[in-house]
Amino acid sequence: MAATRESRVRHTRDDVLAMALRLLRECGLPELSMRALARELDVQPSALYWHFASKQLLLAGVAEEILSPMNALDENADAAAVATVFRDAMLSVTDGAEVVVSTVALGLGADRAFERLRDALIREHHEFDRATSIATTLLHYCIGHTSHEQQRAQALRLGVELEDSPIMANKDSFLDGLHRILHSPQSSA
Amino acid sequence: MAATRESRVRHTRDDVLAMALRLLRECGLPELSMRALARELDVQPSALYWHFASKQLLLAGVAEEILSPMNALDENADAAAVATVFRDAMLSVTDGAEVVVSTVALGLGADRAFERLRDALIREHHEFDRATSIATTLLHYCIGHTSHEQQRAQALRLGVELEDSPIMANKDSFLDGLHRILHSPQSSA
DNA sequence: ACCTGAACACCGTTCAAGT
DNA sequence: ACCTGAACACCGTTCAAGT
Repeated sequence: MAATRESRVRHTRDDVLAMALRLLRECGLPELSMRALARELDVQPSALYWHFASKQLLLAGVAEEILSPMNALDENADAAAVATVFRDAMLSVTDGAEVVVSTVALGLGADRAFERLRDALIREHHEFDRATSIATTLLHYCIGHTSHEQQRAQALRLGVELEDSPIMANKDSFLDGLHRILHSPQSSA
Repeated sequence: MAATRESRVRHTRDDVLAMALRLLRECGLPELSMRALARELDVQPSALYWHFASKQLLLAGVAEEILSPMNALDENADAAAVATVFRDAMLSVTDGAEVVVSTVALGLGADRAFERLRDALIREHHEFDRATSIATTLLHYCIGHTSHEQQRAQALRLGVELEDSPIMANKDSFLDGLHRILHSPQSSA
């Protein structure tokens, strides 16, 4: 009866990544299982392991996709703009911050963001060591703030009843902390 | 043949929490499954649902345990000391930061840390709004930095080969960012 | 008040084998 | 180069029933 429909398509690494990102956007990280991803690609789960050695490495690929706006960044953007693009990129995908967090430690996701941040600071006439220090602080701040903000927003969307907390995490509080760090005085040592 | 060994013990909520913390310390978050926890307590997995409505709420309980040093804090501790205790508490347990991160958004874990931080800042003669703003920034920074640091340390311990990244996360870089935020000038708006 | 036993609907990963 | 099929060793959660 011959291959029905589009059944005999073969996929590239990028196809897999694109579908993973789609699943993430539409359903969130808990639904992004290797098995669900395989189902969506009309393939056996084991097929994914030809493209990625593990789920962790697949997620690292997804994190890079999420942070791809960091590549298309204006050369002259200032540090505040870079940080804002970083935050926006993570917020643009369901559980984006969590995916990025799970890969920073591997040195796979956030390095470009860090470099963009540091370069912007150097352009703003900070010396190298100071730019490095501020960029490091900024990066950790952005990740902490944004993951909090996104988790809270999504818990609300899922109807989880939250204790109301005095800790704010929205655009205003983000900018507030951002400027606080940017306007800190020289070195601390 | 009568109940063998100590088989007929019944557990309290605190017993379960204590064992969860032990499992976390010894094995890490991936090994802390409801089923493994039940096995360790010599109980059916379903028994845990008498004590906690879900794994998420169990982890919230674990997060509170992890952050309990925030309760025993010297009344006169300054903000830098409070932040350091916060970091140390998370670092003292395998995957501690990740557990805390997963519960901040629920308003269940980090609130006390925030209040301690804000109170310390008020004691240091900042007005309320400024203390709130700095404490919020600090909290997100501490969480971002510490989760990065811990993830990296543990990946190394597991022998995962890491790309070497320019982003530092150790005690020195923590203190550096900490002081940067603490010494930031007035409000930014 | 605390737990059992059985079931439901899932996971990530490996590996020989196929085309 | 890309995938199948089957298997292994797991998950969280529910629920009627027991003591």
